[in-house]
Amino acid sequence: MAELVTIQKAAELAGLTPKTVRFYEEAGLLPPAVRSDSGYRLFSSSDVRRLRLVRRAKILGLPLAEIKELADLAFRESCGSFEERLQTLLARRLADVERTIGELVSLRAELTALRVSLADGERCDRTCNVDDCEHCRFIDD
Amino acid sequence: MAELVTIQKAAELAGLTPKTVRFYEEAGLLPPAVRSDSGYRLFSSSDVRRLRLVRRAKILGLPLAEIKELADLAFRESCGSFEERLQTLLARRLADVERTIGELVSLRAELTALRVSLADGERCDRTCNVDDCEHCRFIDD
DNA sequence: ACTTGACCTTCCAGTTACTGGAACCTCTAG
DNA sequence: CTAGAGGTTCCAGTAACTGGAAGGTCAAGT
Repeated sequence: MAELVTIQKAAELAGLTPKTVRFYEEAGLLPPAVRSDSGYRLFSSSDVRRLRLVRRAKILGLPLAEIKELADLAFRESCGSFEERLQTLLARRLADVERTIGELVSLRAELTALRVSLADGERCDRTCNVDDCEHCRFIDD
Repeated sequence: MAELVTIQKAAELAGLTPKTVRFYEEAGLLPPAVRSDSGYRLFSSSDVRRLRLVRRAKILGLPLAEIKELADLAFRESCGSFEERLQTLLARRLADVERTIGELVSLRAELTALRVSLADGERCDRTCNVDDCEHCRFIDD
């Protein structure tokens, strides 16, 4: 437990940047770090472990508020309650990802169709400012 | 051209909220609206047309900076230059959407796998605070 | 001892695209 | 004349950082 590292090393070990680690501390995702005499933050292996958990959850796309909750469960309660809550949050996240994929697939189709119709269409040289420009179908639903 | 409407009506016609319309004016997406004697904004059919263009581009996921550029092309330059630029921006957007879909599909697989492995795993009642908790594989890459 | 350069610190501003709210003015109908 | 619906401005907050300024600290080299 004696190994303490400064912020850059801790950030590296967790796959984050020092800036982000400070931000996470400020946001309450980890408890305020121990300080050296000169005011440098010092991180234990447990701190790094917690940072890694945060990063892992972030990659999965969980919002920081939920990550904070999970980290508190993992480091203050039991693994069991942590994993239970994680299941719930991952289920929600999964549903969210599914929905977003669906939306993006629709959008992709729309973008593709629009590109084709633009490529096929004739061009005019007027401004769309006039109300009778037939070519600017883009504006209409 | 005589028909002028106040902000709520204009917003409705364009499928936006008054708040958003004010924000768009402030952001330069449309020129400052004409004002009534009492200071109310008044929108012409051309203004509404421009708002609709903005909304349409927003639905396609273009950033406001690009929408502004497009609106200026459409309402100050020719339809031709507008459509040319639109093609370019839509191509970029499409590539972006493709990439995001790919990322989300990977993420979906990861989330699904993790949920399964969590459901299968044993539970412990210790905190992950201790460095030797074998069950918290979640933290490790 | 001194300097250089790589760290560290705090604080403030900016990002994107709005949204909510406060405080206040105006218009229309009853 | 008053209520309510709509208009105005301005300020703050959102999510999750990132960039930059101004300044303190530390280890190595000269």
